Amino acid sequence: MTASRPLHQRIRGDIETRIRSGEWPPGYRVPFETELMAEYGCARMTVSKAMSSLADAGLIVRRKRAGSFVAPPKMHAPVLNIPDIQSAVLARGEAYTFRLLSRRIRAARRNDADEQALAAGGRLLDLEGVHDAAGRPFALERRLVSLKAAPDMANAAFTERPPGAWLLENVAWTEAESRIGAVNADPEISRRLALDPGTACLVVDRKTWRTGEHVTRVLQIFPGEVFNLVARFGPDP
Amino acid sequence: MTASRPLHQRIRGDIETRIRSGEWPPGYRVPFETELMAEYGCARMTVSKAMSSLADAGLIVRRKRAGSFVAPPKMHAPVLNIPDIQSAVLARGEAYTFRLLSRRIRAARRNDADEQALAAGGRLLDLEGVHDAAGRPFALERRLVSLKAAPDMANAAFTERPPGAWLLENVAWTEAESRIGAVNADPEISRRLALDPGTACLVVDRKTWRTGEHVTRVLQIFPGEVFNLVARFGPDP
DNA sequence: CGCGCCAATAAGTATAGACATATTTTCATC
DNA sequence: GATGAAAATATGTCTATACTTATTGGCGCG
Repeated sequence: MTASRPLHQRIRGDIETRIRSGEWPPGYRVPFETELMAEYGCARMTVSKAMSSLADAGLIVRRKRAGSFVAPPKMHAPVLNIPDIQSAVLARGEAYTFRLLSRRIRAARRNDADEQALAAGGRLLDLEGVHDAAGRPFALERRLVSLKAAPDMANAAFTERPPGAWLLENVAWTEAESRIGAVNADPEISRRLALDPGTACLVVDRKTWRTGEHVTRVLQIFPGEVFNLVARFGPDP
Repeated sequence: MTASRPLHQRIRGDIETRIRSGEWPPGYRVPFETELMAEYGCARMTVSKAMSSLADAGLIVRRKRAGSFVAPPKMHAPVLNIPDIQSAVLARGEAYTFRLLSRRIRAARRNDADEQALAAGGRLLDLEGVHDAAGRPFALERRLVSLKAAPDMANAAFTERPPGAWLLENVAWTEAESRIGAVNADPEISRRLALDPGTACLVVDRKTWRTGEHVTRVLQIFPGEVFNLVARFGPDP
């Protein structure tokens, strides 16, 4: 009735526990593979699998000839899941709609290096819209899309899915950069989100690339006290 | 002169490229291990290593008897690295100091369920301080520590390292939850950070546990337009 | 037709051995 | 003593094989 997990997982877990508990502090040399083989009475490949997994997770550092060592502690590096807004709203059990406010096709501004890089010589699709949750404005979205990277988007209607979901389905990203900050609501933001002017808003500024080609840049603005980004990091069980 | 990477990495890379490019869309059945063995002329273990790695990364889903399938697209799930403030400041090449403003040992407030849970019957260390970068206030920190989980902290001086770094070295965490939002600077925040009242500030609210025991809760408040959290996600090379 | 059992299949775990590669230690030579 | 070549060693990669486990698809039975 042991219902035992695979051995390599058990080895990994045993070591991880000792690291997390502080029993093996950073810099401590964890036992050699040969020692662990003897301790658990198994083959080296099994031990190796456990150790590789720990190394992948950043818990240990492995050095040939020297051994494996508990990695220096890294301050919180939680995985922050920035979900798409539609899913987030639906997950709260609220009705979701996206209202397109404006849609223009234009050239990149000549004095804006970011826009020049995004357009890559082509034109830009300039979108603005509001995500509503339960009939009330929840997020303002300003998006620029490179028509060179996503030509089909010029004709897309965003009635079924918002631009973010459309891109996700049609142009898979390979690289993304998100920047999270806070701003005071300017007149337009406060009007669109029905907030008092000056209210603190959370801003997610995200650029995505596909194999080196810049695809889109989006600014999403949320009422800061109503919406929070949440990241959780811990053992999976 | 091939200087070739390990075969399992090459296999992994080949598959990943086809997934990211959209050639193999979500739901597509990736070739069986036996097929890949034949294609690359290698052993199953080698293919298996590549596939496990892809599964770990969430790019494919593996099902016994059925095969391995490209995972449904996940909206941006960038890894957001929330570094400790000291490192972040030093990385910018600026001088760093931490000024402790107040330090009290007190009981948990009776009407505050969060504080009750944190204290776990013991007492709380209540800290407030400011992180300075280049001699100017950079972040306001309000921290509660469970003295049951970290009794030694009652006597620690935070001249060498700020409380976060102290905890990191002395009480390794196993679980953390971060919540990121925006608030308008109240009078105390604006005074401590030398900002106009009402300025939008980025707030990181983090709780950490150690094997189920709640250790600390910290509120870090940054000038929202000056400091941004940045997350980058893409191929490693 | 539906139900449950069974066989086929693909992934999951593990072994024992071989050779490659990086790094440290040792030691001979200058 | 400094220097660099060689040996020792721990991890890294890979193979060939064997058995286990979960799932699925088919077959026979009521």
